[in-house]
Amino acid sequence: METEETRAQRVTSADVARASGVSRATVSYVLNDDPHQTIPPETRERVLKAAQQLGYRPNTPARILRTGHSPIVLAVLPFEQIDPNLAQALKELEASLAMRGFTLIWHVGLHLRTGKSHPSYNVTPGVILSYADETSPALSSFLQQFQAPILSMLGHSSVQQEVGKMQVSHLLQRGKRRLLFAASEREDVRVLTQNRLEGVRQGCAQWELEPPTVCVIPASRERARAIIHDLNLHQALPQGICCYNDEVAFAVLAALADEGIAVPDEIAVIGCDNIPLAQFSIPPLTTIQFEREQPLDMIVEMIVAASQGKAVTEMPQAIPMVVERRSA
Amino acid sequence: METEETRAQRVTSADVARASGVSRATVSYVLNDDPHQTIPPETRERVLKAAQQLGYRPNTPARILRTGHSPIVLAVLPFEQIDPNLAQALKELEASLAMRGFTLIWHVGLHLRTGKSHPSYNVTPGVILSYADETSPALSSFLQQFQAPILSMLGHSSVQQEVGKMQVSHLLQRGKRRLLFAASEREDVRVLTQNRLEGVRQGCAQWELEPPTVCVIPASRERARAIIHDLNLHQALPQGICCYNDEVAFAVLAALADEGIAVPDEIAVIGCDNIPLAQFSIPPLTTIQFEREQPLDMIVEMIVAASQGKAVTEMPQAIPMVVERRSA
DNA sequence: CTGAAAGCGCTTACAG
DNA sequence: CTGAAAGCGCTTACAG
Repeated sequence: METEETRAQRVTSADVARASGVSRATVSYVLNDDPHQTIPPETRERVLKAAQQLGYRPNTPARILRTGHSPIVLAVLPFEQIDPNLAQALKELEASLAMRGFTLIWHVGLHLRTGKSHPSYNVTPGVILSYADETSPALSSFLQQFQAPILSMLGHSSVQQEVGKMQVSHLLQRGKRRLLFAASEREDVRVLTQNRLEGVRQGCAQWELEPPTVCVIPASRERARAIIHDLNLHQALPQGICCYNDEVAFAVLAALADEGIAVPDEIAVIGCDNIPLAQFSIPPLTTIQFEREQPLDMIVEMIVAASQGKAVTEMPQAIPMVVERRSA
Repeated sequence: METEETRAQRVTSADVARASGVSRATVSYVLNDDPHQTIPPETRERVLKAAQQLGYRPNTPARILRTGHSPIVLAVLPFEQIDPNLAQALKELEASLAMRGFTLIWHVGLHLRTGKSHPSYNVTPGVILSYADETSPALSSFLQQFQAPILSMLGHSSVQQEVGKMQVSHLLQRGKRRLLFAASEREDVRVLTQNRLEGVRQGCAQWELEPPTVCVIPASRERARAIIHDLNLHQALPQGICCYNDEVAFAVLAALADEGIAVPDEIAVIGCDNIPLAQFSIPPLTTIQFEREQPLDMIVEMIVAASQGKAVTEMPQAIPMVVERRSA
């Protein structure tokens, strides 16, 4: 006994061909604007109208199977949390890619971090956008299974180091010379964290400050406070804290408030990412924001090129800029 | 002149068949554990090993084309921002679905809200998970094109109304009897906002409080403060503010701080969603959290059932619970 | 300029 | 128990 097949029968290119009195080949030529063919406007019109009326949508799996390449772009985001600004950028990228006939989809799988072998992934991307900050074996094997070009979107470590340097030099401009680096507990941003910390170290060296103290801020208010407390701040008060990102900065701000330490007078705090909530911290958070250096179109062109098998040299970099508010 | 085809040739089921000395049919039977066939263990073993050695992965488009159904589950999230807890829930769902052979992908397209006609979407889902809180024509036509079952994941409006009621009754327990509802500027959560507000109204009626004042909190610190200021709070101070969600609550907390109003003594504030940052507001945010009523497996079962064409009655509801911190 | 035909890689009745 | 064959819906040389 079969399940009743109630779903409407899909309309195929054969239906369109029949309705417009041409062959399936011609339908395909018209709908794909094949440059090798010269279709009389009258025929073209007829096919287009029939397709429209029947609500024809070409079957993607059939198309991918036949052409051997896929218009799907897979963004791989192996993070526990997703920065809202990154999400926004991806939405814009999706819209631009859509105008070129490509479809951007997100992969945010947990298995990328657990290291367990991945189950079969039932999507066939033609290009992969990797936002990973490090290449674990689990991630590599996941990405490689697709046999598609992999574009690394996170940019040079030098950009991340630049963030650290900018934090230091901003703090220094505010007269803060004894610095602390506040890292995140999160495992998924380890390399990013290391790069920003390295930038802070370089900044300190460059301006002849003492190397930064480093501490990890837990994702719990009580424990964050305890860490700040145990630093014995009254003994040798650091004057500025470079936070790995804005989430850590919120935790630091909370811990300092709980300890009764004034921001920015006693300790200045600077974050990174400029999340939408950053303006609502108490005091409002001074942070770093990434600006796109190149227009979105250029990134789209590179993705299209990669999908055509052309070697892509390097993705455009983002430029970090200070957003000054009250915390530093 | 053709682009050089450097990419390695894909290994197909024919390769596996050749390597293990059986037909493609047998390969398929073994790999799919076809219950209608009885394959001798020895043959089975041989096929499995060959597939393994060759690194064979069945071509998904071919499979979808042939079987006529797709193992892809499409989560449609027409929001400007994505609640981190929802993102987390989706990741868990993805992992569970993967164990059943389904692949969850996200669609977060901007076009869903602009109302512009959507470009062709090159993915063929077998089931759609809609997280939309209202059905615009743009969204409906986007969802309908797939001719796949659509599961509405946001639950009854009654659950959202329950949120509002819980906010009121928590505030009342704290002795706050004059209430304000703080809405978001965001267009994408209109219906959700209306439902939570309706709950607040019902709560006020039920406990014989005056109906809540309603105001919209802008996504800018200065303008948020101006709104709060213009309410002339010193004249008829509301005693509690029910916020649409935690983001709004952060803005409200900032505005109150800027106006020098003490939380929770003068005004208590309660949010909704319990985002990860909620514990780090000043003071820590009392809010509402959604707990899953049913185990994840049940949701997975319903999705699997829907993909097989079975009518799905209703998705399990989430249960709202108060998370008490210091702001109320 | 148009159509008949092959074939992408798979699954699945069907025959042996 | 196994294999030859058909066919999902499309695109694209190729012949006319």
